[in-house]
Amino acid sequence: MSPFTSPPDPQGFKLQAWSLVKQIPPGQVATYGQIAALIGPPPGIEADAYRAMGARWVGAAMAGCPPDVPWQRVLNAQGKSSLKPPADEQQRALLHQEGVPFDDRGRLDLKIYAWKGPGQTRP
DNA sequence: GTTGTGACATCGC
DNA sequence: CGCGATGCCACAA
Repeated sequence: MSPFTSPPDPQGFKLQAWSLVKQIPPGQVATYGQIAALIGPPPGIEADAYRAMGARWVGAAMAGCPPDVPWQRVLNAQGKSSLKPPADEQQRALLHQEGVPFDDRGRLDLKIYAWKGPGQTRP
């Protein structure tokens, strides 16, 4: 499918993405695909197509996120920063500051630090 | 009006 | 297990 499409409601999608990212606790991380999956495919979008596009939509949302959104806790499926250097160093520094260590390859173990999803921060 | 370029995930070598 | 190719649209200069 087309990777650079836009969601039916780009604004609403961004708001949902930000809302979820804000719920990621310190010391944990989520992937773009994870956030997209939590939001769920919009009506008329097939699941497999959404899997490919949704992640980029989340990325676009992070590109224009407000300052209160912990964008650094969102990584790609490889457990690495998807930003171009030297911006990725900033992301790694912020995460390391939260107690999330990266290995020598600039990668972390998603199995350990992966966010379990919303619910634990819910009253 | 044209051109360049994107906060990704997945499959095949 | 790492790297390259695939997808082919929207939007700012």
